[in-house]
Formats: sequence, C-alpha cells, structure tokens
Amino acid sequence: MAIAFKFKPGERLNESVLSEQLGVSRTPLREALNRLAAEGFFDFEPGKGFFCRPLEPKLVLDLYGLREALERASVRYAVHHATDPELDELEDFVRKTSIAYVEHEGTELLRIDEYFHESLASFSNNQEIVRALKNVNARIRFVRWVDMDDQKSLVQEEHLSILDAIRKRDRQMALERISNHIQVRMDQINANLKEGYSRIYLGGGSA
Amino acid sequence: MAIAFKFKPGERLNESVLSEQLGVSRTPLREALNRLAAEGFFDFEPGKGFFCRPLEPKLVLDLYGLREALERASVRYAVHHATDPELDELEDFVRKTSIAYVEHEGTELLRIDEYFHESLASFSNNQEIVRALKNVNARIRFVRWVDMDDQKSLVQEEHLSILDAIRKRDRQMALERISNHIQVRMDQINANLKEGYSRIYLGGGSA
DNA sequence: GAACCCAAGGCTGTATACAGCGTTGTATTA
DNA sequence: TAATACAACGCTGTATACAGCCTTGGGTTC
Repeated sequence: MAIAFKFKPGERLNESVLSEQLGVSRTPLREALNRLAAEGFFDFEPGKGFFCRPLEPKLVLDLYGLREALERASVRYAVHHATDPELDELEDFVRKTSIAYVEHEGTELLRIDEYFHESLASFSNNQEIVRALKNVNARIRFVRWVDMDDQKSLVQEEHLSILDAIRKRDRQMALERISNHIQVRMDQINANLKEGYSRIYLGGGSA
Repeated sequence: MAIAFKFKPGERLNESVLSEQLGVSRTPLREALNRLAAEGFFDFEPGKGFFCRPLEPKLVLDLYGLREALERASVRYAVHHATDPELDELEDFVRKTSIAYVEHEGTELLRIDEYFHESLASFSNNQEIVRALKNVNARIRFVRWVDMDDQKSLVQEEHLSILDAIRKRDRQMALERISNHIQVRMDQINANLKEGYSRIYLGGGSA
C-alpha cells in the first residue's frame, strides 16, 4: 500500500533493505513483489530484481484508455440490463455522498469515486471486468489523488448524469457521458503531469 | 504452461508434490504461483494454499466479455489511427497463414489466431490494453484449444472482413464485426462447455 | 588522461529447515 | 453405537544460509 508513494520512478528495490524496513524476511517480501509485478505495479528483470515502474505520462494515458474501455463495456451492458432499483441504490449513494463530498478530501474522495465506478462496472455482470477495473484504479490511485481537490462538486453531477442516461436506456448518450467523464479527468491529469510530477514524489513520502 | 491442462477444477495444489514433479524447491514454485494467482489463473486462500480455478462457464463467459471490451476499444482507435501500411502488413499475415491454416492444428492455429488479435490490439496504441488482452488470451487458451478444429477456414475470412472494415474507416461496421466474431466463438464454446467439459480435463493430461 | 581489466563487495535466486496450524484418524467414554 | 477428545501427520508460512552473477571501484597500461 505504501508503495504507490514511496519510491522514485525507475528506482531499483533492494530486497534486503526493504525486508528490514518492513520487518519481514526476504521470502514473503519477494512473494508480495511477485504478485504486484504480475499486476503491473513493478517491473521485474530476471537477475536484476524489481523496479518501481516509472510514472510516464504515456502509462497513465494507457491506463485511462483501458479504464474507458472497461467502463464503456459496463455501460453498454447496463443500459440494457441494469434494473431501476439497482440504479436507484447507486444514485442514492451519490446523493448521500455529494453532501459530504466537498467536506471530505484526498483519500476519502477517492474511495467514494472508486466505489461509484466499480459499482457501475458491476452492472456489467462481469466479474473479470470488475477485477480489471479494480486493478487499474489501484494503479492510477496516486495520480488521481494528487488533483482530487480541484474537481469536487462537478464530479458527482457528472456521475448523476451518467446514471440518468442509463435509466433512460439511451445507450449513445450514456456512452458519450462516461467517455467524456473519463477523458476530461485524463486531460486534466495529463496536464498536471506535463507540468512536472516532482510534487508527487517529493511530497508523497510523508502522506 | 502445463498448468492449463493438468489440474482438476477446484483442485488444491500441493506445493511439496508439485515442487518435486517440477524439480525445483518450494520457494521459486511459490513465487510462480503467486504471480499466476495475481493474474487470475489460480485462487489463493491464506492458510489453505493455491487452488486450480474451477472452469465455470460463467468465468469463460466473463473472459470473453472482457476480451470483447478490449478489442472493441482497439478497433475504435484503429479505425481512426491505424495506417494503411500497418493494415497491409497484418492482412499479409492473415493471407499467408490462411494457406497453411487448414493444415495446421491445435497449438499452431491458436498461435496464429492470438497473433492476429494481439496485433489488432496493438493498433490501440495502448500497451495496457495489449497487456490485458494477452492475459485474457492466456486464460482462455485451453478452452479455445479444445474446439479449434471445428472452425478452420471461416475464422480467417472473418479476420479479413474486420481489417476491411477498418480500412474503409467504417467504425460501426468494424465494431459490429469484431463483436460478432468474438460472440460467435463464445456461443460455440459455451455450448461445448454445457455439453460437459469432462473431455478437457480427462484428455488434457497427455497433450 | 582515458580505457580496460581484475577483484571485491553486494545482491539476486534457490534450497532447506523449522514453527505453527489445520486436519484426520483412532481410541475412549457415555 | 455415536460422539468427543487427543495425538499424529501433513501442509503452509517464513526465516536463514549459500551459490552464482552482476556491478562497481580501483589499479594498471597504452
């Protein structure tokens, strides 16, 4: 968990040092690193070891593209199969959290946002799509965390408008809205990244 | 690699036995199993160990759904951005392998088919989509392998028609064709699975 | 002064050993 | 006869030790 913020891009991870810091031996540490590498959090080069995956803007872009693919598929299915009670429930959640949304910050906002999108994904009735989305969300979490404060209220309104389009069974509109919702965030974050991601790594250690 | 065929559904994997069979100790074996579990090949329960993931029809369905989501996204992008030379190259590949397609069988057919679809995915210009598709392909490989012989020539024609739609920059048609291509296979395989997947597990050991 | 070679240190990859827990089978008692 | 308790076995989880390789620093030579 601490991983997302604590390493420099491309940094080689020293297993001995890490295992001391975490208070476990190298065996369970390597097992965890192997899992995380398989999920795309780290690079692994045989004979060299594990490396913190560089936070290249292209990678973030790709992850957002993957996310869009997954969510579009979910919405396509939801338009035809999501029941009104299901939609009601998620809409209630959005409205409830909207009230507190502007008060919350950082981690809590992310949790709310991820919950919404993963609920949406569960409308796909496809466990593997949900699983893939959770993986993506975990990997872009630190990027989204940085500029969570800028958006605030607008996000929840967009969420409602997406649900609205699904409820109206308007596939085209729902797809447009979900894509737009994701791409606007992506552009925003990409702009921030280009500006320089020093702040993420320098400031991240303490959070 | 041998994994896909050798275990019964839900079977618990005995690490000691497996490590003897493979001629390595438990440490590297566990590292491999951790990676594979992270990629969705196995279930893992702390304190219990690793389990062969049951080959439920629903799982196969979900994986095909995920695959469709990934390939649709790729095609959407390809329609606008794939260059004619790129398309030529892939079409050449299809035509070249078509000649030998009916002669080949099993593993070789799969390789050709996967190469086509992963090339298509690379038109997305998105490494993470390619990565996700490779994972999915690896996980449905054993299922597709079973009824590869039924299809033969038809598959390559469909591949060509998909490329043709992309070349014409006809997004709607291209999306329709890729979805149809995937769903037809899915229905076919699903029918086979319902018929009983005994044959996969019983016959798989020797292949 | 620069480039190359060699040696030493460090790190990864793997085998092995042991502790703790769960499970199963048997024996005893009600 | 059935149920429960205890013991023994087996398996997972983790620490540790060692072998091999890469890397890095210094020294020597051109």
